[in-house]
Formats: sequence, C-alpha cells, structure tokens
Amino acid sequence: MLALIDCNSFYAACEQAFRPDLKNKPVVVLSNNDGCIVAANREAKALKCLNMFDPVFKHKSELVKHGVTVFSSNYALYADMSRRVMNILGRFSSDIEVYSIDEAFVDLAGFDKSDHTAYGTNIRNTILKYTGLPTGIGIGPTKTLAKAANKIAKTFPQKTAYVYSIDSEHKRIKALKWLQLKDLWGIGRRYAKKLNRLGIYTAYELCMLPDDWVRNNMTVVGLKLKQELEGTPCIELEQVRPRKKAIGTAKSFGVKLSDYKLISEALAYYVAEVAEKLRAQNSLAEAMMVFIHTNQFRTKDKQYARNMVINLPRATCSTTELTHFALKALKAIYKPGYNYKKVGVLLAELVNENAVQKDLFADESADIKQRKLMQAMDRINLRFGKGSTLTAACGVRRNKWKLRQQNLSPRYTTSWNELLKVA
DNA sequence: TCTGGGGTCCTAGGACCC
DNA sequence: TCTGGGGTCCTAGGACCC
Repeated sequence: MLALIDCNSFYAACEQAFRPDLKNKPVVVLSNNDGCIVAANREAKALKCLNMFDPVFKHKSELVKHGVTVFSSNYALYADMSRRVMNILGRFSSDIEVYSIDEAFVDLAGFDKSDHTAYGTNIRNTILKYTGLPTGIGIGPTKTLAKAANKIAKTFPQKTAYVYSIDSEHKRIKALKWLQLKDLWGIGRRYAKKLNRLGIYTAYELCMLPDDWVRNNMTVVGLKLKQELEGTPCIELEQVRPRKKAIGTAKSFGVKLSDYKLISEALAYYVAEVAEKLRAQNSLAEAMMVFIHTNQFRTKDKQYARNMVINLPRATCSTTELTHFALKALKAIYKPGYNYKKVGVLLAELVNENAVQKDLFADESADIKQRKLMQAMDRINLRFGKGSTLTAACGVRRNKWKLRQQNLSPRYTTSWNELLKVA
C-alpha cells in the first residue's frame, strides 16, 4: 500500500502558520509579479468569486469586500516548510518519493494492514503539530488510487478527518464510481472533454473501456492509468529524483522594458540562477535556448517574440561561460523599439559531469580554476543568501526589473533578520 | 495599470543508415 | 505488372503534472 500525503492549500497554509491572527480567515497567494491568484485556502475558495489563475486585478473589489488577506509568493518560505514536512515523513518510512513541493508518496509495505488509516492519522497529526500545516492523506494499492483516496479525504473532511484508505475491492469500486474523470490524476482538460463527448464521466466508466481503445486513443499513459485504477501498479515509486533533463527560468519583468542593457542584466541574473541549479545536480549543459517576448495582453503594443538555440562548444556549468553565450544570443534576437515583458533561458542537453568526454587539447588548469570559483560562489550564496555574489553582467540595478512583490511575508525560517517576533 | 513558472512523457512522420 | 527489410535519430505537436 502507498500513501499520498498532500498539504492543504500549501502556500496559503505556510503563510497562516506564522499568522495566527488569520486563522479561519480567507487567504490567497499570488503568482510572481503579483499577477494571478495561485493558491487560496478553504475560506477563500468558499467565496466562489475567486477563480484560481485569474488575474488578481479583476478581483480587487471582491478581495477588499470579503477582507481577504493577500500575499505575494514567498518561495524561500515555502521551500523551507516543504523540507520540514518531508523530513518528518522520513521518520515514518524510508521509502518516500517527494513528488512536488507539497506532496509525497510513502510506501507502507511492512505496516500492519488493519492499521493504515490509524498510521495515516498519526502522520497527519505529527506534521500538524511540528509545522502547523494541515494535510490530507490518501492510501491505496497504487499511486493513482492513493491520489484518488486523497481526493476523497479532502472532499469529505467530516467523514474522513482528512485520512482515507482504499483498502478493499468494495471501497475501490465505490471510489471509482464517485470519481469524476476531470479529477483523475493523468486526465487533463483535453482527455476529459474527449471522453465526456463519448458519454464517459467517471473513473469507473473509463475502466469499462477495452484496453485497446484506451491504448489507441490515450497512448500507453492512458492504459497505465486504467490499470492503476484497477489495482495493478504501473507507476513505480521514484525514491531518487532523476536528474533534470532541462533547467530553465523565465520571469516577467515587474515593468515593461525596452532598454537592451537592462534586459541583458536580467538575463545574466537568470543564467546565474539556472547555472547554480545545474551544478547542484552535477550536470553540464550542452545546449542553451534564449528567448524574449513582448506582452501579448497589451494588444495595442507592437508584438515581437523570438528565441535562439545555441549548441555550446563544450559541455559546461560555468556561470561566466554560460552568460557569455546567453548574452551573445540575446544580442542576436533583441530588436530595439519594443516593450518587452519577459526574457528567459533554458539549459538543455544536460549530461552527467562524470560522463562527459573532455577536450583533448584544452588547457585544464583554467577549467579547474573556474570550477573552484563556481564552488566558492555557490557556498557564499548558500551561506549569505541568494545573490550575495553575482557576475558583473548582472549589473546593480535589479530594482529596475525585479519581480513586483507588494505583499511579501518575511522569510520566517531562513533569515535571521526576519524571525517571527512574539510580543 | 495590472494577466505565472517549471517541468515530463509519448507519438507520428520524415530523414537517414546499411 | 512488378519496386526490400530492418533499423536509428530528430522534431513538432499534443498531452499531462504541480
């Protein structure tokens, strides 16, 4: 049996954990640049008028009217709270897959069958006690059924107390008949629509379809999903996160930008970010894509979007080397006279640093020096905070292009200067 | 005025190899 | 009239996840 532990309204709950005054009050969290609503707690969802991913400016008046507290995204806080939750899970089982920032699969093999729900409740109570974060826990024989059980746990809290286990054939059938296709893990908008047109609305009805049909119309991914719903595990627990195959970043500017120098400084900063992630997973990049575009929502503005792929002359993880090529690409695709909204970089063709063929004629001493420099930078930034050391190409005018974050909460758990004050 | 960001996997078809 | 057989690699597009 597998358990899926998932934090309820994770971002909003992280904010509330340090703001007891907001208990039982509506809270939403916004995307980068305070653009869209990306998280809402139960109280905020109950207002109905706040659609997830709607731009926040469309809801200004409702937010004020209902006294909703609004936060900018505080990823330093969420990442640290996530780490704490995962550490707690580690006490309960050594077989864990951290699936996303707010959920994890836990293998319950070896635990007493009759006690899965009690065990889940124990996990839930421990996380709540140590972090202040409420969770929902679903238990089932496959990942997909654990996901489904989780959905049931969260939908019927009065009946389940946020823990539900699909541990009998009877419960499995009942769950499948209740589960709407659109709520299934692995069924997105497209497939839901397609199946609905054929008169198929529940997970149970999906399972009634012949395997061949599912295979032909929904690829092997759909077939695996069906078999998982039937109780046959097809999706393995991935305890070790595989290395990423691509690492990218692209953030909208807080304001529209036209100036080449400013855009290049933002790009250099993003390159430093992705290069640090690249080194953290011991990979090198063999290719890079740089792109830039204007704001498609400003229909009156002239629009422009372009990208450029560069095959790097050799695999590298050096920020300075990557910056050099990124700026070269930007120079090639930048056109003056546009209001730009976003610039981004994607590192691709990532290879393990130990599996790379070296240049037979290269001067190794320069590489070693460069490697040490990067290690020093990474250590300084880890200890003294993001951006403590940067390349000169990043400039000193971050405030000209950085994210808009007007309702940012303190980094309560990761910065000495921002600790929670108790009066 | 203001509209997110970061990923993965699968398939079909074309180009190419021997 | 008849035109092989067995493969790999790449890409664009479509689907999905959080």
